Amino acid sequence: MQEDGLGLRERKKRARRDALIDATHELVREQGLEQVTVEDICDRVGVSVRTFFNYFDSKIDAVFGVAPTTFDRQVAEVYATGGPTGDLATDTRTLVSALLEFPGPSKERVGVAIELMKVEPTLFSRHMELFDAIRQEMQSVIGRRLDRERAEAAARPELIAVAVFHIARCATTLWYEAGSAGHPRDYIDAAYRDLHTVLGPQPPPAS
Amino acid sequence: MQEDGLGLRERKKRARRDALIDATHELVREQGLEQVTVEDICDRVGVSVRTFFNYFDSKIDAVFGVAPTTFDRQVAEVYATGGPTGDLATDTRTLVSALLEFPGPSKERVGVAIELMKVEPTLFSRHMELFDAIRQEMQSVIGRRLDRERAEAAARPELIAVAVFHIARCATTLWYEAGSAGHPRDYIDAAYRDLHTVLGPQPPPAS
DNA sequence: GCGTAAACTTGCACATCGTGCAAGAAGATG
DNA sequence: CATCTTCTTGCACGATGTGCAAGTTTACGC
Repeated sequence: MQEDGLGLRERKKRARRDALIDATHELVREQGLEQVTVEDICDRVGVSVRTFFNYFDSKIDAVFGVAPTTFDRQVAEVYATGGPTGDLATDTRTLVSALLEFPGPSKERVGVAIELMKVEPTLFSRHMELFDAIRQEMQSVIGRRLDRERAEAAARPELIAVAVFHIARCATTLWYEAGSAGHPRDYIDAAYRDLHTVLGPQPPPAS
Repeated sequence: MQEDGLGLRERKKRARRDALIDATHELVREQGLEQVTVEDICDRVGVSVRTFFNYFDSKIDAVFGVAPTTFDRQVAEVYATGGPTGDLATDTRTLVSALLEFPGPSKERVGVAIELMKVEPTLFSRHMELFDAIRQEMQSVIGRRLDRERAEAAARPELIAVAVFHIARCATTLWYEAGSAGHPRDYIDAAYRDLHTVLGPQPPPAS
């Protein structure tokens, strides 16, 4: 056993995983996303393609450097039961924070992903794909709260979950563009303001 | 030459394309999206897999019944040059309308897609994928307008384009859930209201 | 109606991504 | 050190998607 109680195995796994992500980033930068094959990536790191898929579910997972992720169960449970404040918008904002607080890729890795997304537009929807599992969980949580509150609109859970994702994403981008100081959650207000600017005033109630 | 000036060729192409879409829908309903192969679809219609890909870029395109699409060039140009009203939020709303006005799948096909998305959650991000091309065009248009107005936020074009997409999507869902009478654009206000409910009041200006 | 050209289908080969399986190799443990 | 556990790897294969060219089906002009 060594530093942090990690055995040689675990240390090697982490290093290999990092190497695969780094190689993916280099190659995508050099050649473009569609031109880079999984085999290319593995050649550069010196592992087999079969091993690559032991680490990542897909090639795109390596681009984003994803680790299994979800969001805070406790936050979710509080939200589903009408908390923490009882105000939907305010409480939804805690979902945004929760998403941003959850351990994810490092600062550097986030920066790389953001830069790659600028030159590889298709990565945008791929990012949404990564969000699919969390979105479904989140929609379930949101649905429970809305059922409890007997809200009527069926589209709502999806819209809320999507808004959470995009606000979180926007906040992260703003944070990165501002130099990566502090934390993405510091930019949630700015993301909300951006969205309000786009939306304008609320339409009058339905007749 | 026959009805509508369409030759036998064109009529057969349309029928074949419709048949492929219908077969895709049936099979996905019966077996689930991931279980249905392109070969299954082609077997049901009686064409080769190679032909399938003459009609659709991907299997998912057949699920959504997509046709090449974009949005109104004239609307885009007006928006990019600061119009039609000069107010960003109001003008962005014309983008939503433009997206909903553009010829797309039939009413029935939209309904099928919405229903399939309920049982196949992964279709959500696939829908985003289909939006990728339009989104890039739209972001370009939005970027031109913002440059013209010297707006600072770099994330804005993407956020606006995404908001347009989701508002349009929400309006369509609300329209469908309300029985498909009228037109999805009749539900834009409702979609905006939903989003406002989620967002709550605008945060104070940055200090 | 016929000959020719254009458009389309299809078979084939192949690339790439992703998955299951099992043998062999590398750590961990007592 | 022996044994067990974990992981890598090679292999085979399925599914999606792409290029190419032969064969078939329409369209067109005479």
